[in-house]
Amino acid sequence: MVRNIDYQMEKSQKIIKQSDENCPVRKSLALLGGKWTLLILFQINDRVLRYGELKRCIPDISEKMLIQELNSLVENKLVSKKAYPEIPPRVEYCLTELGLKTLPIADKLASFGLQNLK
Amino acid sequence: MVRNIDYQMEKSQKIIKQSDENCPVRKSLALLGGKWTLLILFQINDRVLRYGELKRCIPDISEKMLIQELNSLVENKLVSKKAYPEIPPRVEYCLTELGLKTLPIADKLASFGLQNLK
DNA sequence: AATATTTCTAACCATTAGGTAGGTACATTA
DNA sequence: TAATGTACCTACCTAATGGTTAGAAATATT
Repeated sequence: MVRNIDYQMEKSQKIIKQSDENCPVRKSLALLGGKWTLLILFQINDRVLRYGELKRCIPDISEKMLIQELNSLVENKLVSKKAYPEIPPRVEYCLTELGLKTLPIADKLASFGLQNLK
Repeated sequence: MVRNIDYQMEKSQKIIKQSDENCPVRKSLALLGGKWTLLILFQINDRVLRYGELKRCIPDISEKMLIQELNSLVENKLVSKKAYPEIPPRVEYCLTELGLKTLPIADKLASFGLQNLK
């Protein structure tokens, strides 16, 4: 059983290992693979957005999915949330350090879509 | 209604548009967002693999999911399939031009996982 | 008093994704 | 005769995802 091996991916010499449950691609996908996850992270980006603003940024998502995703993103430490004790409520979301590191993935998805999908 | 707008993502000045159904991130996700899709593409990589070899590369996937995914990848022109008229059967899969273009996305997922997920 | 605002929850249902178990075909091998 | 190997396919089931609707909570505005 192969484990704790170096996953190395250089353009010139690529070494591909068996993708068991430790595979970094699988682990990333488990965290980021949802229908809306990367899109939400991409929309927040380097901004600080209120819930309602974010909702307007992604008009097709249902409110339920949006808060559900946000809650799990906060839980997974990709997004941080700041709630002001006001009425009506005001809540701001922004990416954590870890969340910011997912942006290159979304960028690749975006450029792939732009260049190859109509 | 904003449409046909330039989705531009440069590090220095990022312009983020409303993510409606034309959003390139969403379109890419629709094509590549499944649990196994990017992993299969990543495993095939620049190789030519038989069905059984690929299955051994991803030990946790069920046979049903593997052929189901492969069929839809072939349909979506990300993978090409060559079947030899032999008994027992022999079928080879490799990435198309388009499929090869998804590898940078998988690479980003891999490096994110390597660097940030235990 | 009634209404609007904003974020978020709960209940319910429909759809989809994914998994299990079994089977098929046919030549070769034992 | 029977088992083996390869690449599938099918039926069935469960779990995950996602959508709709309703509503709570508290203050400001009308």
